[in-house]
Amino acid sequence: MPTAPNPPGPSDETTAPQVRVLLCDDHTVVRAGLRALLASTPGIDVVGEAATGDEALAAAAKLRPDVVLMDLHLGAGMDGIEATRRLVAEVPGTRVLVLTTYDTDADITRAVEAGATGYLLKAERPDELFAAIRAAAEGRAALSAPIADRVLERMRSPRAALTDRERDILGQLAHGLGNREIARALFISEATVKTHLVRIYAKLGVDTRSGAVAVAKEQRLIP
Amino acid sequence: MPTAPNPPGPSDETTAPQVRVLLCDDHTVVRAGLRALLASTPGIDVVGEAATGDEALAAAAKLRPDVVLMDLHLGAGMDGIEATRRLVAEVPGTRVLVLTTYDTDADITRAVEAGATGYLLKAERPDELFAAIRAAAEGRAALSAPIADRVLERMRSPRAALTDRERDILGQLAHGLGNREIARALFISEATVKTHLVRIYAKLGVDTRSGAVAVAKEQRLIP
DNA sequence: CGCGCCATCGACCGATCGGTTGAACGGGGT
DNA sequence: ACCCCGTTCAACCGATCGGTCGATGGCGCG
Repeated sequence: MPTAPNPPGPSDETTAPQVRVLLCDDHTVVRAGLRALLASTPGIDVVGEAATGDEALAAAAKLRPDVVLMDLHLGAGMDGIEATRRLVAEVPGTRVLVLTTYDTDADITRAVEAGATGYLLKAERPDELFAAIRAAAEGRAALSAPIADRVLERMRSPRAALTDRERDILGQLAHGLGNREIARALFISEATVKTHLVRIYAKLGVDTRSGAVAVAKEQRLIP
Repeated sequence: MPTAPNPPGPSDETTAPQVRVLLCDDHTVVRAGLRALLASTPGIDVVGEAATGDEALAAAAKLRPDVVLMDLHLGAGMDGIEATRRLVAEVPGTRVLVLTTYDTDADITRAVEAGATGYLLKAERPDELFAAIRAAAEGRAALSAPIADRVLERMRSPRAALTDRERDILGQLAHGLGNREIARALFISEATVKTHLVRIYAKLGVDTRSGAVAVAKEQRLIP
């Protein structure tokens, strides 16, 4: 770390140099707004902008920011999830902080699975954002309160982790097939189908096939 | 077979060169049966077989058949609908003729939406199949009688014209509720719920609640 | 005023589902 | 080598669903 002539923060962490941030959002006005907001924030430096996933990858590779502020919806082309996945894979040392307007379970879990360090909503208070950026720069998880609630809820019922076979069953289920038909389609016995279904119910937090289909469609577990 | 290359015949079958057909069915015996059946049919040439959607895509890209005979249920992996969708998208000039044992409204409409040129049942008479293959090769629609009936029926009742109440029921259904719970939630009797469900099934072309949820989610009939 | 459509309810039946317990096998990881 | 996990299967039971009769009342429409 070179000598950092940063303004003396009233807080104790004078150690923090400058957090270098890359903005990624397809809306120009949003990027401009964030840039203005962060410009007046000591300790945070916006070093670049990107409007698409590809631009974000290129810019991150070149600029090596500490944190990428990533919107999930980037219009056409690569979405924020995919961009996040590739960023964490291809640009080590850079943390991705998802900043979006959507808070669906599906988006949150997919972002986390993609390797996002944090996730917060654009509706959050600015100082929440500042804190999250600093946290992300240090590799600490940064989830805003409503997001944290959902994540914890999700943790309580360890859903998601469907096995390949369970996904097969779910796929047939979404076609409205009965247990016997699913069994025949997958060349297994009806008993096995029922066994899988019970596990699927547990993982998805439901207790009926209709509920399973609904959750599966919602979380894009099924095409 | 005479390799007569006479292009413009007035109206005889001498005009038809040879219709090149690719079979796609996960059951080996079915493929063998079709191959044998079609081998003895003048004007039709089976140029390849595929047991899965992936195989069908690869084979079609290589062989460039005029018609792909596609079963809808291909066991695990990509189903016939998805395979059809990708075939019409990725292998231009090749027509997909769905040949299956199922005749549910959902399957038919999904197949047609996926771009199938025709749809007929395995229970059909062989000459129906021959005619359908030749029709498909020329790009003409080929629907066997029972299928045509259903399609017309569907056309008569234009959209999935669900009533408000039926949409209510569907919404509760998508939460995985049972009939009794739906009844309580909407302040009606269980019997009424069942009545609505029967109508919903008819309109959506399914016969199970899971199927109804799947179709409803697909067509965005419910949030 | 009929006529059709929608919504409501009741009763019945067989088929299917949801849930449980118990068991077996093979592959991966420590 | 051991154990966990995924996958497979069997048998059983009560609850629920799917399908089918039938019936009533309200509502708009020509």
